[in-house]
Amino acid sequence: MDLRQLEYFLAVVEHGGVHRAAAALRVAQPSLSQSLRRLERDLQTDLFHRVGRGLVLAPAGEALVGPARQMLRTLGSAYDAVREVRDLEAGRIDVAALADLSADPAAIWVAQFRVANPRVSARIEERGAVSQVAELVPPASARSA
Amino acid sequence: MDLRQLEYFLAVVEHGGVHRAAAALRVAQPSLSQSLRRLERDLQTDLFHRVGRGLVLAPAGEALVGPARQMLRTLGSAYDAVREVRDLEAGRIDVAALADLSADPAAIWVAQFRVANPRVSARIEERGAVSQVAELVPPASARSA
DNA sequence: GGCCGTTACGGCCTCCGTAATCATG
DNA sequence: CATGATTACGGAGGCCGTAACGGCC
Repeated sequence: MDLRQLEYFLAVVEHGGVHRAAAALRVAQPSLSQSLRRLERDLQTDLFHRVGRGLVLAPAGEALVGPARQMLRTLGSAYDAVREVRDLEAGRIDVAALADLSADPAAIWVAQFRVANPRVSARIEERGAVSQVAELVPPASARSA
Repeated sequence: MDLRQLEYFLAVVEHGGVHRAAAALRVAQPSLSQSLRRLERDLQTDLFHRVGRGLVLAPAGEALVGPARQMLRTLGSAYDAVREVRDLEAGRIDVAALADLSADPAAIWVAQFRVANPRVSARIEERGAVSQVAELVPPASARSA
């Protein structure tokens, strides 16, 4: 079973025919017809009764409508959730470095980073020894993500 | 986005690595690796941080776990719902026929049907004229499915 | 060197479109 | 005939496996 097949299946159900559904989806009719066939083959049952030159939902098709709608809704929310964290990606980043590093390379890197990620605030901590730098990062148990 | 990609993604998350997930899914490691890459390309963001020789969830990956689980759950329920109506397919069927038809062919057809579909009860109504047969089928507004 | 993840490549299947066929009103 | 659904067929892309490569312990 494939999400695209479910999308096409629902389009056929809602538009009441392959022809209208294909026009709404901007695809060719044979593509929809083949997709339905594959879906029916996968489910080992007919989803529509072929009556005359039209289609009417078979019992198995009715059983599929609900789950199919829910899956496509969840699909949309999945894209939304990912897009949100991808686009916003806001937060704060702390850069700890030894003093001599912070002078030349680190400051430039941070500057470039801030230009590239304007929604993230950056801060530099200077320390003289490696052990002091290490103390600045909290233990794993206290980190969130 | 593809349901198979989501299944693989969740397997990697839950088993904590491509190697273990591939073993659990009985597929080759490169297939999983490619699947993850394609999913990340589709979503235009990294789902994991590649740290050392392991993978840890990136923010976008965390956002995807919930919807992915829900979609796979719904996928299972969709298969179940379809299988139920396909296998059981219980109900009642009424056969209306003219008297001379009910004698020879119809009775044999019904008998064969009952052998093939033991969960469906069948009944034969005999009538003398076509108009009387037609009266037995309720109007479309009264039919359920 | 061993382990784990990632390309590289070849085969198979799915998906789509165009063209042709069939059935129905 | 006109409409709508279904095959026939060729090309593009996805998925999987085997083989080869790269990077940490």
